[in-house]
Amino acid sequence: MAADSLSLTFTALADPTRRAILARLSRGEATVNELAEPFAMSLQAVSKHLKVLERAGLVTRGRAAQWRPCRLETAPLEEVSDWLGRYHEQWEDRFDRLDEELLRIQNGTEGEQSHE
Amino acid sequence: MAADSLSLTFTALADPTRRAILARLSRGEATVNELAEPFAMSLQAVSKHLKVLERAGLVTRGRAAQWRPCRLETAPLEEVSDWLGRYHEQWEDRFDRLDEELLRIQNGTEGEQSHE
DNA sequence: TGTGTGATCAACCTAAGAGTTGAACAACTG
DNA sequence: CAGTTGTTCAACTCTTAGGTTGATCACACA
Repeated sequence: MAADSLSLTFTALADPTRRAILARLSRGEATVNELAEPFAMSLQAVSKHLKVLERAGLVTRGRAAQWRPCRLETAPLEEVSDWLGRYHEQWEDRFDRLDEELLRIQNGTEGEQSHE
Repeated sequence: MAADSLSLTFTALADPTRRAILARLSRGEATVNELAEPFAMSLQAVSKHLKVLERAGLVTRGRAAQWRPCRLETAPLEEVSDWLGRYHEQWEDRFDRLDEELLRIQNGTEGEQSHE
C-alpha cells in the first residue's frame, strides 16, 4: 500500500491526467469543473484524481460557497527534488566523463600522434 | 495503463522496494541475488520489481555467465528533474515571499511604529 | 420554498500491481 | 553426464487504481 510520503507523491505523479491537473493549477487556483473541462472523462473521475493529489499533499482545497477551489502545494515536489538530489551526482559524473572525453578529443591528446 | 515515459518512471519510483534497489545500484552494479538479499520477499518478487525498473529505463542488465548484473541508468531521473524544473519557480516564489517577509521584519518597516 | 448548479458518495466493473509457489531454463562444476 | 546455482516463466490470489453511472449533499437564487 505504501503509506510513506514519497510513494504517495510518486503514485500521484504517475498519471498523465493528474500531471495535467497540476500544470493547470500552477497557473492559479481552479474549481473541479474548470479542472475537469479539458478531459474526456466524468467529473467524478476527476474528483477521484484530486483526492489522490490531496492524499499526496500536492493539492489543498478551499470552500467558497458551493465551489471547492483547488490550490497547488509544492512541498511534496521539493521532497522529490531532494530525493533526486542524491542521484544528481551520478548523472553529473556521467556528463563529466563525457566532458573529459570531448576535451581530450579537442586537445588532440589522443589519436593525433601515431596510430589510427 | 500510461505508456508515456514519465508515467512509467513515476510508477517505478512509487514503490519503496524499488527505490531501495536504485539506492543500492547507485553504489555499483549488483546481481539479482545481491539485490534481493535485504528484502523479506521472494527472489521472484524482486525480479518483477527489476522488470518494472527496466521498463522505465532506470535499470539495464548485462549477461555474465548465469548472472544478470544490473546497472543504474540515470536518464529517466534527468527527465524527472526537467519536469520538476517547471515547478521549481513556484516554490522559489514561495521562498522569495518568505524572504521578503523576514526582511521586512528585520528592517522593522512593519510593527515597529505603533501597534502590536 | 423549490430549482438549478457544483461537487461528492456509493456501488460496480475491469485491469493492473505486488506478492506467493512450483516448474523450467541456462550456465558453471564435479 | 549429473548436480548446483542464478534467474526467469507461469499460474494463482488479493488488493488497489481508474473509470463508469446514479443518487445525494450543499449552496445560491428567484
